[in-house]
Amino acid sequence: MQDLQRILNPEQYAAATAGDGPLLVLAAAGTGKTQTLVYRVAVLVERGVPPESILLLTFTNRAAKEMLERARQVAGDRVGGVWGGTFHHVCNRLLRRHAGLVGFRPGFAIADRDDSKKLVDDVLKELGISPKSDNFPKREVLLSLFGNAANRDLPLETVLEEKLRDVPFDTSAILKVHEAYARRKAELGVMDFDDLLVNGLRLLEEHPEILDFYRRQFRYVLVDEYQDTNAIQSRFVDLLSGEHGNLMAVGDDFQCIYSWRGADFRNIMEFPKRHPDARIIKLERNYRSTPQILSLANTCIAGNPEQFQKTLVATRPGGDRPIAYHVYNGAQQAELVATLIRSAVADGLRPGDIAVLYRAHFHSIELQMALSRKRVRYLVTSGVGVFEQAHVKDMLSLLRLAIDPFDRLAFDRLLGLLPGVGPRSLETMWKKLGGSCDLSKAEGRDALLGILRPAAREPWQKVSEAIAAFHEDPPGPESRKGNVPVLVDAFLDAFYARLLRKSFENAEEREDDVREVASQAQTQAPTLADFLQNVALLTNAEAELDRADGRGEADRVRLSTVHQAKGLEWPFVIIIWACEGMFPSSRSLGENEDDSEERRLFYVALTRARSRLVIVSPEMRTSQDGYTFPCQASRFLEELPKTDISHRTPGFF
DNA sequence: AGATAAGTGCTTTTT
DNA sequence: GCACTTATCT
Repeated sequence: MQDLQRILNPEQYAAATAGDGPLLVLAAAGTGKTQTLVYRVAVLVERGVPPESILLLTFTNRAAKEMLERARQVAGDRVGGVWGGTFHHVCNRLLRRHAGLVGFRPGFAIADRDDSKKLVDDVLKELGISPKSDNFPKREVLLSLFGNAANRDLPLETVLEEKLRDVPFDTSAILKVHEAYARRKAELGVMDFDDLLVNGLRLLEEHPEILDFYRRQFRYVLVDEYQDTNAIQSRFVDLLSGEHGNLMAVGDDFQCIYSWRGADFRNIMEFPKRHPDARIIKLERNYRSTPQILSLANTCIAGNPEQFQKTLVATRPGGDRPIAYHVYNGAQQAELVATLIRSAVADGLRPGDIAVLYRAHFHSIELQMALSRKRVRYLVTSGVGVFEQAHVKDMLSLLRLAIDPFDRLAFDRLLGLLPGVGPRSLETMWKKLGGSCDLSKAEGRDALLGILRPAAREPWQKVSEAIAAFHEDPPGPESRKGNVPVLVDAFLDAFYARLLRKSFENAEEREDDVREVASQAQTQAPTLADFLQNVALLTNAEAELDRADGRGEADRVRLSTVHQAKGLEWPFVIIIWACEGMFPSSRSLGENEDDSEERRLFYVALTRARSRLVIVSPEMRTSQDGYTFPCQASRFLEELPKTDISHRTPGFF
């Protein structure tokens, strides 16, 4: 700790050792933001601040874990007591403690996207609305409107006026659906992702004693990636730190890329207004990238309106000039990327030092097939994650229902797997059971068996016995009850393995997934309930990385959307599909001219690279129905000065 | 409830 | 051109 002044530069040092009061750290890309936060935590702990009175809010749970691990290496084991995680995670923790105050039981379930869709479907049916027949928004659109209102803390009416100004939708019907959806969630006692934030904030706003308690507990609130906070998140931290004012916000308005989720970079722009006594520290010295890469990044972002002016100042010596490759089509692009990876590895780079970044998940499908064919090992962190796949969710519903009699979503999913059981019988069964299904007790299990259809009895009998055994298991060495892998084996045995085989051609793989998650559930969290909650709040990237852990993450090239690459860096970065319509995405631009968020996203992509940067831009793309048509190079690529990037056509085709 | 036939719409980004 | 949803029948 004595070397702090040598380890940190003057600005980082000032931020890490700042006194009390609000602090805004404007940390441009690669300027040691994480390092600064790590040392800030360490300094606070060293100064004798009790660890449990420090709250570190980050964008992924993994980021919090890594920062706290590094802080622990500096300041010792006491750091373990620091609260860290995403807003969703922290709100979840608070809500489990005080669920009753917002009208929930502590065991409330979390509805993921699929669950939410299903609930909206139910509601639409109930209200007799069919989105198809009359022009009514589809459930995805409805959910995104609801989410928008929740995250920006606006009445739904306002959002509808703004988003549907010239679309003739029946807004009063949309409002009805919204109400019914909320009512349905309340009936089932589930919260969706937005509810975690909304109710977390309600807890503080509507219960002065709770607010007071946590203000006393969290004397220091640190927020990473502050530019991507939304209205309720910023209110949450302002409220929590309102008394003592020890709020440290770290972020970079250039990197705000989640506006579509309600993030508002005005939160960071107006921080000084909301906290007039705030100290502002700018970190501009970039330790990550070569001057060539930084020069591109600076040019890319310079024209964007409304931003804190910052320029990345290079500290590293010069490197290679970044290269733009103009290729014919996606197939050539995939060939090129595979070749570049091969030669980089031949030059001594590890595959894990290389990342391929793209705007949207589907941009990577063609590349994935090419890499598999060429036996290049890769790790994809975008798209449908392990825990979102049907078979894993089926198995998780078994675990959920085994420990929570009130989890209706799990009940429907699990029992619905049995032969001859559909929505109708689920409804009548649930009613007959009186609104709960306690499988930890013999009466509960028998009651269910009694009302099942004959065809479903035998498989359920076996599962039921396994659940009984699960609950009768004496506490194991880690003082956890029940043996999850044994339970899951019995479930597979009873009927599920057969069902998988009937429905999927890759049934064996899926079965392996199911067993693997079972063993994770057994070992990973302190209790099974904790595990199930964590899983619900885990990002795809985190889930995939956890899976890859110990299986040679370093041996695999990373394939990721730019969004998921946020906060990360690699020695060699390849950006693919740098074409108009793809990056920037035509969907995001819509009719409006404003491409500033897409440009910020491109800026994020550029600044992930440490030493080597390649941007690939195909001239042709293939449409849905198999036609090929020309596409122009991305405006973001064209805007870069020709002196700073060399344009090439690969010669080996 | 589940199988089959006809009908649809068409990949942004994610906690 | 295909995947996914919805309607219809057994």
